[in-house]
Amino acid sequence: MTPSAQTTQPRRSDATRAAILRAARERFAADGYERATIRAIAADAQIDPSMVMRYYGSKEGLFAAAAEFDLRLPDLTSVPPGRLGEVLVRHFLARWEGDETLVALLRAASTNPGAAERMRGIFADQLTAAVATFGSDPALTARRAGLVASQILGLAFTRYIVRLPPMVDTSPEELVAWVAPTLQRYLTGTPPS
Amino acid sequence: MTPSAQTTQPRRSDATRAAILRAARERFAADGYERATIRAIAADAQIDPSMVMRYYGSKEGLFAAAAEFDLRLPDLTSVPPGRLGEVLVRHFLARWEGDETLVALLRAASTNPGAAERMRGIFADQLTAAVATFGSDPALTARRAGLVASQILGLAFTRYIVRLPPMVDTSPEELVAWVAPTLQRYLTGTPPS
DNA sequence: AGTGTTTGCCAACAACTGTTGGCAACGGGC
DNA sequence: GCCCGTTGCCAACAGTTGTTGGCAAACACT
Repeated sequence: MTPSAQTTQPRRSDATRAAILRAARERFAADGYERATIRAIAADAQIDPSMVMRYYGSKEGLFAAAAEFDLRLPDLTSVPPGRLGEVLVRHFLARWEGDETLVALLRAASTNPGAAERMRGIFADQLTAAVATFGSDPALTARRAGLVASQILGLAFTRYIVRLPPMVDTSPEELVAWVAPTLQRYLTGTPPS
Repeated sequence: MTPSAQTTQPRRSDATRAAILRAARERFAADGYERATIRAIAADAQIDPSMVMRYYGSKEGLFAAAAEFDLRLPDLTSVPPGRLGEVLVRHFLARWEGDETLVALLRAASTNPGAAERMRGIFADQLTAAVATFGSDPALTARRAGLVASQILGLAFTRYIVRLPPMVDTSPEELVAWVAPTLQRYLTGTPPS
């Protein structure tokens, strides 16, 4: 949404914009959409609440900007077909241990229709597209992607949102070992009768 | 929480209490904790908002009453060991297609710490207890239960909350067929090295 | 220097939130 | 009949929310 064309020199307010975005992601991730107030976000960013409105228009606009997210899925065609599940779990775990945007999106998606829509878009577009790259029956692609999403999001939900003790205490590598075969079967397994 | 002892005749207000609880579950399930306002719940139940306070003390008290939930897990010792996964998925799907309490709890758990705590309790207590019934290594029981919870809650999250199209469109029976082997492995599979 | 734009803060708004106290109507027990 | 607890509604409170308009300082450019 930055209206910069070509070699527009950076605006002086870009730092403020970035600070707001960073604070917004933190708050949305920690509190969800409705409990994360503009005032609290502005306080974290050490600016006035009205600046948030000027730069992002509304709370929804701020969230839309803060929840911009790319799964950065690797090219699955260059992965040995038998290790697809393993690669995917490992990627997802790494992806959101290091970036709270997806946690923010996950929390907000439970109560905010716009966030749910965004989540649907991310998984329907990016994940389904990645699954589609290694051929197989196109009619099944969406379903396979959906099943993968269910396990991946369930993992995130129990580990980062609800914080179920056994899911929090287990190391990423052990989680990968347990969950990889599941994704592998959802991706390449033969469908039930 | 009903203070009735022995043969206390039913109070005249029991109908109102029940109406409030029913409306509360609906609203919490549809909107989450913070967007479900007491005023809206009272309107649905066709009574005054102040009645909600009188009968349930506070919004938190109302939620605590509305989110009372029993998984009603069947006795797993009488299930053929090879069909544990199948029985579990089928049970869970049936359990919350017919009762919106768990959807309410799921939505609220994303933003409300109390709801998350309640969710942790339900799965840590009821599910772990059920998993523990068929022996095996006690040290692994919690982890197995956690993994099962991750797939079960991921299924519910994608189907009822985010409403991912492929997960909504797939029939319960087909979901059972896909997901049962996953739970089966989490429950009885050999742990990774 | 002088002008116009950008960046920021302050104060306030209207709406909505959970929550409270008082008061009328109704009920059963004596 | 009378009386007391229950059930219900109304009006209002205090606080918080997203959002807005105006005004001062800082800046960029001639």
